[in-house]
Amino acid sequence: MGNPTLTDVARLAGVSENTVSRVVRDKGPIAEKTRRRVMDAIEQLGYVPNRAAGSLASASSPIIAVLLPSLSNIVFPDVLRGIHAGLAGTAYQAMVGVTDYDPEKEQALLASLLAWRPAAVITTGFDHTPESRKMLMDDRLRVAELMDIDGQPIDIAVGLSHHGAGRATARHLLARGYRRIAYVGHDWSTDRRARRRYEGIVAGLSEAGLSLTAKCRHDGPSSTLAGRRALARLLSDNIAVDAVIFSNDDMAVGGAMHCLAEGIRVPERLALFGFNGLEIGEALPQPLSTIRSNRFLIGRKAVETLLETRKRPDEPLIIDTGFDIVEGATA
Amino acid sequence: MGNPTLTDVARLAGVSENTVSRVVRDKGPIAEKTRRRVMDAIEQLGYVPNRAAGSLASASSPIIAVLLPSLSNIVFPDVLRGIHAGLAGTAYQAMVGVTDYDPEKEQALLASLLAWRPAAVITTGFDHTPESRKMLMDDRLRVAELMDIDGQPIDIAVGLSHHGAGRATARHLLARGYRRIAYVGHDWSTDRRARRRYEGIVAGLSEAGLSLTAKCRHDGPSSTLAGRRALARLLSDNIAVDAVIFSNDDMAVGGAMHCLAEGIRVPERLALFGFNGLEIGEALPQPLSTIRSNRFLIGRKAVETLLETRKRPDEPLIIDTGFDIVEGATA
DNA sequence: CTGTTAGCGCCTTCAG
DNA sequence: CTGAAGGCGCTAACAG
Repeated sequence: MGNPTLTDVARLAGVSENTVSRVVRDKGPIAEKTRRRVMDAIEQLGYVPNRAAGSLASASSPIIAVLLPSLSNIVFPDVLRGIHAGLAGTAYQAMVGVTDYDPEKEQALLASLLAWRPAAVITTGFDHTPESRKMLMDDRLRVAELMDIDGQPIDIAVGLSHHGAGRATARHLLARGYRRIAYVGHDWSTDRRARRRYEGIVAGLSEAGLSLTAKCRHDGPSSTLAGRRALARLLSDNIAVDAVIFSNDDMAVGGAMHCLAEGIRVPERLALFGFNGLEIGEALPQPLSTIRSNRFLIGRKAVETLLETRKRPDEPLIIDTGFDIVEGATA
Repeated sequence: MGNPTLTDVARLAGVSENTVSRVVRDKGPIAEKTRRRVMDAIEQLGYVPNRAAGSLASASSPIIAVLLPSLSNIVFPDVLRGIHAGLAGTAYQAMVGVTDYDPEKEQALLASLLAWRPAAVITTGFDHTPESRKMLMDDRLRVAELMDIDGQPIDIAVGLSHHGAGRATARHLLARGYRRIAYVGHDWSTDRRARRRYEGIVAGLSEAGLSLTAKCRHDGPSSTLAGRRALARLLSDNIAVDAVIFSNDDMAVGGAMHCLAEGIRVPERLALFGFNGLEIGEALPQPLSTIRSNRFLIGRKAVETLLETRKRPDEPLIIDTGFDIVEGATA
């Protein structure tokens, strides 16, 4: 009945609780002989330290609160993988909340996760309610804002410039000779980063004295089906277009499917360009031209940086994980 | 300095700590007037209860330990979404560990998650080390084993019969007149459920006096690229095949890509069948014929059942979330 | 190198 | 309906 406690171990090993605690935490000098005795007792009893008690006593828990907007979009599981990779081998544990891209929900989750006194909070973007911001201001808390770096981080930001990625996309297509460029996207009211990329595209075109020839936005989250349908809709308007930039790879793959189904020759009649560098893009009959966002790296880098020190840097830190143009066969 | 505590709230509200505690946990009778006073104090101080202290005092934490084999395979983020959906609105929090399909890693993570004294553990499959099994036997712990129901659960199992799904696939293809059926799969040494489906396929064929015409297994995890390449390899042997069953949709989509790239007419010359019912399958030029595994439901159902009562049922419980054949256009 | 002494913040039990 | 007391299991100072 009841899990064995430090006291039980101490009694069995014939030492003080404190010594056991030291052995468990591998802290302070311990005689090898004592250590063995304690370890044996631990083994024998099957002792597992109670983290709640530990957190309470030390006023800090080995928890990293993670707030992600969604798990449906593969991008965030990728980030989460990176976070877990960074955490592996440490005593820290991620505690994840899903905000559904809703700052109010973020705030509620944040409050509830803060109840665990996490060592750090990892969240997404710079969009927080004033209340959330207040909670994140607490100097004892490390905070990482992921995905985007076009903004003022609270503590550290890890990600890429989405504006830059959009601009790079535009320039890439222009360099390839495309001039009648269209945009097919999804709802940005939630996905601000997609909007930033869009703005980057527009900026890139504008620098060449051009603007988007056409655009079509699906009124909902991105998906392959949405991309397929949205491209169909765009083309049904019979506007001459020679390249389409999609808000992301999901949408772009849908677009590619439309072209396959309709026999539209890619890229001769229509070039396609995505964003994210998902694996599915590589497996298309023609590999998708896209931009690789280093999502796994974003997660891992964030964790590594947060765990480096418990103290915030003097100046907010921006870690640019960059992006690469993936030269596929569709643009 | 230091977060406000129950004591601070109590002092400000002019009541005892206990009363505040009752208000916070919404437990026991409280005079509406007192309640308001306490709530005001809480608001004013921005009090957030310390869960570590709560867990310690009540010897139980509102944590659900979740052990998933992977986050790369979209299947598990889907399950996780279900888990989060089931947890939303409760005070419970999921704490996730990723085992990489390794029972030893599962054991290590389990031990470390148990340190939080979770109310329940959600894990995958029936494959655990004896040590893990011992830890999971603890009667104070609710345990759900997900994905598979072909086995003896410790407490509850939530999922589908993979053997049944494989068998249903075989029967479906047979009913459609396919006789020269091949299998394209990935490494099962880790993915036991893929193997169970394979066995179900073989059983289904065998009931009709048939067996697999050919098979090809990619030596690694499933992926679209792997599926594409494995199908190419299988067909290069020039064995007459009229249908291919893939170990899952990722592989099948890759197969579809190969057919598109090579101009192989589907399903006339070659039928394709997957497993999982991923969205990408629907967006293919021809929607993929597959089996829908209800992953989100598995996660949600598991949580709901676990939270129903803190006590294990007298008999291990099996919850069959079923599967449906998705009649696509590829088989 | 090891032991002693106080809590950490909350919940439980028992009285009122 | 509310309060007082005690302790959950561990860690943080100090001593020695």
